[in-house]
Amino acid sequence: MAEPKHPVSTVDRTFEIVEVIRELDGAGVSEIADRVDVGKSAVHNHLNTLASREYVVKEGDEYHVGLAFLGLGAYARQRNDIYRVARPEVDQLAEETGELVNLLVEKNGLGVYLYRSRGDRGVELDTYVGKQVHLHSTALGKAILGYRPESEVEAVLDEHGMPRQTESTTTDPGEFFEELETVREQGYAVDDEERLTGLRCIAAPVTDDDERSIAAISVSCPVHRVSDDRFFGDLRDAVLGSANVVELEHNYS
Amino acid sequence: MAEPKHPVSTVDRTFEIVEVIRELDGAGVSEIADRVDVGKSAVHNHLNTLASREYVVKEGDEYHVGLAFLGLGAYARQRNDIYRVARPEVDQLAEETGELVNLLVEKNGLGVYLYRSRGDRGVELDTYVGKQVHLHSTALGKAILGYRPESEVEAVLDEHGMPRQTESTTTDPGEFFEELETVREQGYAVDDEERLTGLRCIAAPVTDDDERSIAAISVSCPVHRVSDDRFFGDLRDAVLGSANVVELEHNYS
DNA sequence: CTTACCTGTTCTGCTCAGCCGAATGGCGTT
DNA sequence: AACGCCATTCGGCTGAGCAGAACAGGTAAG
Repeated sequence: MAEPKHPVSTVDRTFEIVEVIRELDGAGVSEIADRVDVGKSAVHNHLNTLASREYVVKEGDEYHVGLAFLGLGAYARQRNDIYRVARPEVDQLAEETGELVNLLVEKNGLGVYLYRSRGDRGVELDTYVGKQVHLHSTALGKAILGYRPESEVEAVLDEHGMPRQTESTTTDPGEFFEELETVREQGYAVDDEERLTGLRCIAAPVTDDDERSIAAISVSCPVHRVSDDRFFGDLRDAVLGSANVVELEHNYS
Repeated sequence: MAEPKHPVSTVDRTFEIVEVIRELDGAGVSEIADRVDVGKSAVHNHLNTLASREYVVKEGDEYHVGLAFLGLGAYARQRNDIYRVARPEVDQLAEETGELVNLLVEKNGLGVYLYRSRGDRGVELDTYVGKQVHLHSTALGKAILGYRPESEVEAVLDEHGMPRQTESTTTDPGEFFEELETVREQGYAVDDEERLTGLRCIAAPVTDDDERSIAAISVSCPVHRVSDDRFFGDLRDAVLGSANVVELEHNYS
């Protein structure tokens, strides 16, 4: 659903306001009014309406995103089958490897992080649960697209493009399709500093009965700390194992 | 913020729609229109506007709460200091005790669950992260109110009342203040089937430098499975210990 | 202390956004 | 084939939400 036939502009404005607050990490009425390009009074009315339901909270004279969204967000995630079965597995994988483990699903051609679990040495990243990312520049995304029909991959690339993130990002569709071929052959996907310099990830898809991907699980670690031996050895096996467990539990229960 | 001076009714309607979808666990246009008391076309316009931003998703001909809320919700929680320091401690407590462990904060006179962790024997409950509850009928709420000035407790009771939840719920303010006195003496609060029949909880407050509560941690378990010995022994000590750790980490780091 | 300049908030009147109701179209069921 | 039950579209009317200006409170500078 890209463009509704009869959009309710007030709804758009409301969420623009909330999203601006998040981007600015808290903001006042005037600041928001500038960004959203509506008058202060309108912004004020919106904020107070939102505040009455705790969707935003006023702290001093800054407005912040409220915890009411937490209820809806947690509910939306909980409804997700994959999340329910994958979560314990992701936790265990993080504990075993000590690294950062991620669970990603695809929504409208973009990846959405559903869950993350950090082992005791796991890196801190710019990603967070709920964040949307392009699929072409992460191991997770490649694992997902590798197990989708070619036509669908093309549609995704058409819609969202292949923006360059680092020097190593693949930005050529032809090359990308070759990579996906490799992913299918190997059963896993790798991202070597393609989204973030200094970070490499290895990801495995979770597929349904028809070999269509429904999610992906990855381990992320700093390049300087992990040898190829461990990366393509223990880590690879662990990720593949976990994805397989999730797959089985999801499809046969 | 109870009643804004100039409410934006479209905003209210939008969130009413989303909340109805959650209550019904997915719903169609007509179904929602009945509940919210607006025409089908209006509901339709709202839904499609929301869907264009992934705040709702259309599955077949049912609309569901979308994962876009997850980003905002997770962000709102992450901003919360208490959450950041308490989370690992809550996880550990759940693992040690095997029971359900909860983290609650107060927002506008109501309790909001910030986090929950279920041990291997932990009960399933009607609570979920983000849910709001009255403070007078839970161990968590009593732990929080016990470490707030009397005037504030009165304000909370005035605003939200003391609705009865079970036979054991305290509904008399005088009696309630005596209970809070006991909480302060003991340093922990107990809920013996006051919110839910068959469930008992024990909670400890997390306070700031001025002995003012900022959150509470509890362990919940079925009455039939836990002896008084364990409840007022190991469980009590574990909860108090965890709350204390969180308190120290929060105040001195 | 005064002045100036930020904020957030209130108020009023105008305009167009959003609503209702009716019509349309798509599916399944009888 | 004809009905019933949906979601969706459309047009025309009405009041909701907007801009802009005025007000209030707080802070910094003169």
